Amino acid sequence: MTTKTIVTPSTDDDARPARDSVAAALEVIGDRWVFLILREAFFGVKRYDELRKNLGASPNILADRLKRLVDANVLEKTRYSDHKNRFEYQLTEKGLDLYPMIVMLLAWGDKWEAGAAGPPLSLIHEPCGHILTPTVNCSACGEPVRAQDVSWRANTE
Amino acid sequence: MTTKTIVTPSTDDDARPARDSVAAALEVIGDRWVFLILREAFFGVKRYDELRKNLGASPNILADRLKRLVDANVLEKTRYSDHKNRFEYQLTEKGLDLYPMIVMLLAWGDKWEAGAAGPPLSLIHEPCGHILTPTVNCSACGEPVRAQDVSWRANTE
DNA sequence: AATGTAACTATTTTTTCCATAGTTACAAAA
DNA sequence: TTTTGTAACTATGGAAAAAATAGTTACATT
Repeated sequence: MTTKTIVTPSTDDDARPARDSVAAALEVIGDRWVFLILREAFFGVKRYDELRKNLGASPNILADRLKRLVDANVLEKTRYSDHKNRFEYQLTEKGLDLYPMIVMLLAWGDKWEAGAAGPPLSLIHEPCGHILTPTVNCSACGEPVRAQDVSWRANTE
Repeated sequence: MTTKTIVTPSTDDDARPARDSVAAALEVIGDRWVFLILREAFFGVKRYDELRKNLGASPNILADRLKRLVDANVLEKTRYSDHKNRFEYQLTEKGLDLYPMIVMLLAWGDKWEAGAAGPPLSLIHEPCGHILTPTVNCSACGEPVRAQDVSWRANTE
């Protein structure tokens, strides 16, 4: 069984699958509006109208993306009043599990795209009270993950 | 100074900036092709032709996205031969720093979108030798980050 | 001289986006 | 009880972007 290190060039096309889990994930959330809807969801924004106000998305686009996310089981549509057409979109377990990804995206933006004024908002990790600087670690050894430390293996059946 | 917990509803519109670092990051990488190009880059694929073959993107689209990424300083375009038109696109430090985000996206796809056959490929963390299961941790206390443990604060000047 | 390769550009067709207007179902105010 | 308001959309037409295809450039190889 061979492995290939990431970031170094692979000279032969060694069985890497054309469609991996990055592609699979992007089929669900690979859209700017979807990312922004998820960001809003993590900030507690759940309703169509509030999303419209905060995102400035066109009503048809927002409706389409919400429907996709509900179909993909990332959001759940529930009624919040006895009113007929009053719905909330809540993160499912699958949706909540996107939080680490969004947090890393935000951290990258803070580091590389914030202007002279610094990041427009800070996250605070309540259990320890510090400003959150998130890192990605290997759950087996606890060490931070760097691209050059990772190799890959195709899972063929 | 007030803080607001994430995921719980925010009843008042308490000064959260409309454009945060998630939006800023998405202005650079908020496109499906860009994500896929970055994935390829992390697997060592650097050349236009190989990207074309692996991604199946139209030539104009691929050229456009590569240009954007070079302009944004995520990729660097360098000549790899004395040939006039032979270029490679290499990840800059800014680009390499996107690896944690991509890894979390892949992990999410593995967990929620892999079929019965399981993930099409596994990543291996070379320093410890285990299959990589990445987690996002607070760098201050080392604990895994969960959405419900994080609050936020707007940075106004 | 002809064919091949890498990295594109140009053009046309198709798709998607987006702004605007309109709809539904109710609630509250005039 | 007509009007105004609110929430959550749907429908429509023009604009922008994407995708497919063909063509270009600069060289190297057969």
